[in-house]
Amino acid sequence: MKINNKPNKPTTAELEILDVLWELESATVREVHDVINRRKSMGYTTVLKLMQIMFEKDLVERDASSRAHVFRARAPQVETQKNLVADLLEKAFRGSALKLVQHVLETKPASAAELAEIRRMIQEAEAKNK
Amino acid sequence: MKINNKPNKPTTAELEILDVLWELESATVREVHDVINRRKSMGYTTVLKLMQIMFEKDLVERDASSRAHVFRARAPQVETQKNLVADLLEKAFRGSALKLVQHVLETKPASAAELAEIRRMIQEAEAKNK
DNA sequence: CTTGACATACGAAATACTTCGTAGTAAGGT
DNA sequence: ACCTTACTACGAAGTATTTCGTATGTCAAG
Repeated sequence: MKINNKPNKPTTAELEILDVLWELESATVREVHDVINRRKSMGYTTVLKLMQIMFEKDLVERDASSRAHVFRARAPQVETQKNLVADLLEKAFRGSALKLVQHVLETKPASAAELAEIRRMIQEAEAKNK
Repeated sequence: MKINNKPNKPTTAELEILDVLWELESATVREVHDVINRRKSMGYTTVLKLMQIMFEKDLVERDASSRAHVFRARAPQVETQKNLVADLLEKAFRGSALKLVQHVLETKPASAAELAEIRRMIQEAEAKNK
């Protein structure tokens, strides 16, 4: 018996597909292929194969009742993002959240509204710390 | 002629080695191997091979004048971190810095000092925005 | 000068990732 | 019933990553 408690880290290509699934809630291979091909060229069977692999990895679930199977992401976007961030934090920053945030703010200057939101999150965190 | 303007994205294993080089400033294969083996087991020639590959990729430079070559990271840690963050931001957050920061703060609760520091960075960013 | 310790170079296996072609199947229109 | 079209399954090639064994060279101690 195979118990699956893997954190499930999607690859780059898989992440592109997950992005589409998160946005569309659920979608067929063709729908995913169409959306992806607005950004970049990728063969239909490439997308299909990736989604089959993702199904085996339990990254997506599949409703095979209709001829064109309907897929859906298994984990919510937020959870996957959290894992990816934790990964990067560990791998490249040895756990220093400060440095990571610093780089984000430098790399991609946030709008005033975003800065306000971040400020609010900090206040929350500070309140929790007390 | 081969001009090299690649952003140079190190792999996971390469990043571990770079971490050591950034810390030690410069080091031999043996020194890197020793440090890495405090954390995890990895054969000497594995580290050597990785560092040879990194040399070919221009991730590190090498002084071969002594018998044991002395290596040094080619790019500063900060720059590499910036690239990695930009990558993740693009791949997993479609450029939304806000979400990324939010996850960092949730995943790895910062200390009061760190929060204060982040707050300072935000004020800087806000000042720049005005 | 021989030998042991330690260094680099190189090849190659094992795995993971990305891509797509071909084969076969099912369904709808004519 | 037949053909065209759309779909899944599968195999396989090409590249990247990680790992390490073996070959070989160097140097210094005895």
